[in-house]
Amino acid sequence: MSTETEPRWRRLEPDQRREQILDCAIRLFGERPYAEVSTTDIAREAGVARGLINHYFGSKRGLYLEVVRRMVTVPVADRSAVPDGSLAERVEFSVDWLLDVISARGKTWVAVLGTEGVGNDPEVERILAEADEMAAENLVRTVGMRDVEPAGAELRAIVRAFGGMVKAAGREWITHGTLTREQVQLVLTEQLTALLGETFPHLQRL
Amino acid sequence: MSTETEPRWRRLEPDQRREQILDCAIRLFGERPYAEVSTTDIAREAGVARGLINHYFGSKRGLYLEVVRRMVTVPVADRSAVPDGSLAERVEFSVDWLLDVISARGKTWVAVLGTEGVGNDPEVERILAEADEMAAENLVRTVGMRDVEPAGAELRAIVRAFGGMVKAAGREWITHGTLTREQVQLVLTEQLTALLGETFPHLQRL
DNA sequence: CTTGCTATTGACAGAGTGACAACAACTTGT
DNA sequence: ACAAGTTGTTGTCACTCTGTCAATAGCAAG
Repeated sequence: MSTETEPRWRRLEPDQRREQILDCAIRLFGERPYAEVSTTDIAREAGVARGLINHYFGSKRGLYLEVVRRMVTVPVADRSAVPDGSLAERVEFSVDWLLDVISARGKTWVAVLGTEGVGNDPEVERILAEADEMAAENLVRTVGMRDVEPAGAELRAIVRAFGGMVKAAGREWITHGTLTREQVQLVLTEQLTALLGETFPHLQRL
Repeated sequence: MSTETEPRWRRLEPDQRREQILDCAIRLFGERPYAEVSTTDIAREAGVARGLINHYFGSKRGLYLEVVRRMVTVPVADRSAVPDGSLAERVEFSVDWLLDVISARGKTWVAVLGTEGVGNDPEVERILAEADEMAAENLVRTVGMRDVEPAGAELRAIVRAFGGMVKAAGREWITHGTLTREQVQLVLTEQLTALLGETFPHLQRL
């Protein structure tokens, strides 16, 4: 008789299992709203016992926060290819790179950041705020305006505000198809150029 | 002995009861995220039996959608006071009016629209999209550019994108306090002026 | 006071979540 | 090769929350 000791389940490294569950959670949370996704669904999707989710993430909410954190984290720009030209040129490059990032994440990004729900959630708020801050900081550096130290706070603030338009424009492009990439590129480039080149100096005199 | 026939509960008109429950729901959903608010909480807040919520709104989700719809609906601008001056003047007026609206709703507005959660929710998406569309349409008319019919779709699209910056800037102002109203006013005015006066014509040639 | 309408309640069944002790896959030492 | 230890994983239990529905009670009309 065969001594096939086929194990009923495989024992993975904690990090691997964590990633696997996280992947499934990202997929499901991207498809329907929070309350419509049960931990049972996620567990089934991952081929795992439901309790394991609590073991790794504490609670459903904990898992959700991890998903949010993972999704909103924007990769850091590779500044080695940034041109040394005028402000307009560097802005154009930065915007192009931003659109590449959005394009790469595509539907997932939109599915995730597209919906603004109702409900004050301090923790989610915090994660989002940090991501926006990093993105803004990153953009400012890429454009090469890091030297304007004294008014750095205000600069980053208006860049974060600009980030709101980036998201909205991205949605128009990706989900609604009401604007082409070229159009979004043009709009964001001109707007950011005006913002940094014209409006920002005006702001400092206020 | 007192024949006080003190009624245990009052019988209200359906519309009144609906409003009352909706008010409480708005308050609670504004304080904590969806999953943290139970229908029991809402019922207790309204001094009402839990089942009544289902009677009026069908489900917890139904009530939530009503709350969202109520909160994101922006009042229509009173165009009787719009100046007839240059584009810049009309834009300035419109932005000022927008900031008045934001200021009036203040914390509630921010608490409600501030958090962008994760989770694709078609119904919420639809409500938000409609609200954005109305706001954009309203803004376009107030600024007096309703005559550019042929490219109306693109115009509204970029104005909606601009709406993203309005929200983000409003958050910087109201919640984070990183920008003053005057600064927000300046930024949005210049950006919108450039968007409508410069970028939009460029866009049409694309 | 009685009757009828219906807004409102209270209880019940089903589903989902978190905690925890027992189990089994894998590793290490002999 | 085997035994013992480690710990990733499971399955169950108690609790909370939601939606349904028949029964109740406030209120107006006759």
